[in-house]
Amino acid sequence: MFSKACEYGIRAAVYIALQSLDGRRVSVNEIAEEIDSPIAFTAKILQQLSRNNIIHSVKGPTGGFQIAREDMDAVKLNMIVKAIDGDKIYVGCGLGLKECNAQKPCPLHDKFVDIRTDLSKMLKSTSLFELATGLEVGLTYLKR
Amino acid sequence: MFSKACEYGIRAAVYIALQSLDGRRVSVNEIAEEIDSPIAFTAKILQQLSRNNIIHSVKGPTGGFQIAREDMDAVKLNMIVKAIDGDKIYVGCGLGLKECNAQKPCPLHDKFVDIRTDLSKMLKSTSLFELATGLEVGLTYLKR
DNA sequence: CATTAATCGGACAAAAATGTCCTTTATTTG
DNA sequence: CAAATAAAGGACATTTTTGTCCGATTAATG
Repeated sequence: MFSKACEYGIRAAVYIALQSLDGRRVSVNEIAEEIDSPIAFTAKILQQLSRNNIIHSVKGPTGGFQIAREDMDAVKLNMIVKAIDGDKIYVGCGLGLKECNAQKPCPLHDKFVDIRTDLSKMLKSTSLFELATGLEVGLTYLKR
Repeated sequence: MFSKACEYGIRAAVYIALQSLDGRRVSVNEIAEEIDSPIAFTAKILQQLSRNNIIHSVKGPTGGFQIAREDMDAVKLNMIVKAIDGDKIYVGCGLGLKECNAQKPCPLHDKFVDIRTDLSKMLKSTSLFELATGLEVGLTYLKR
């Protein structure tokens, strides 16, 4: 469904949000440790998220990554997915046809559109804050 | 969503079914031409489908691939997906966690399960025959 | 102002997915 | 039985994704 990069990206963003709720800024090393991901690869992904203004980065000692409380509400999952995987999840034919649309649909078109609409709605309506608070109260987990 | 191999596999299977409805047995070359896919790669995928008894192959002159009318009803999309991509679409965490389940869910678990259940239902309930007949009456397309 | 701690960014490496080529095997047909 | 045809299968090539390494840049702190 999502690429590895995107999986790490979402997990990292949720972890950063969780720590930001406590006013903590976190380093790549800590993030990779806590979400169980490869450090250098995670760093690349965080750069992407930072360039897309999804998370905020600070260089130098005491630096790291953080997310402002308001941004946790504004940032929805679809923004993270788009920043990392592009829009291939939302666009394009389920069977790989170049020109597949309502006028000239592939055999799976309608059924596929239904599924993808649901997925799209879910990603557009799920905020980082929502995911971070689930973690905070111990309902969900990020590791293993 | 699906791998390229799986996309080609589904398209090929639907095309074989369509031709089998007319009693025609088709070669890899014709299939690849008609579904616009790389020939040799398509041949590999057809081998997989054949080994999994999803399509029937016949060697030698006048040989090729075909699907019996009864099998078009019996073969559902999920069988093709499973034969080619395995069960990674059905199993495993949306965020890539190794142990993610109702007891120890990732932050996206519930929402992800919903989407995947829908996808799974769709694949399990869609037969090759259904897709082939849509093609036959000119409602859908397999190329471009 | 030197040291240190952190991200940034580019080059490289490894693994997986996609795709090609060529030989072997089975089968039909003249 | 020989020739031709088509799938089967193995080895190899290319591309994409995943992952690593290291020097450059930025900023805090003694």
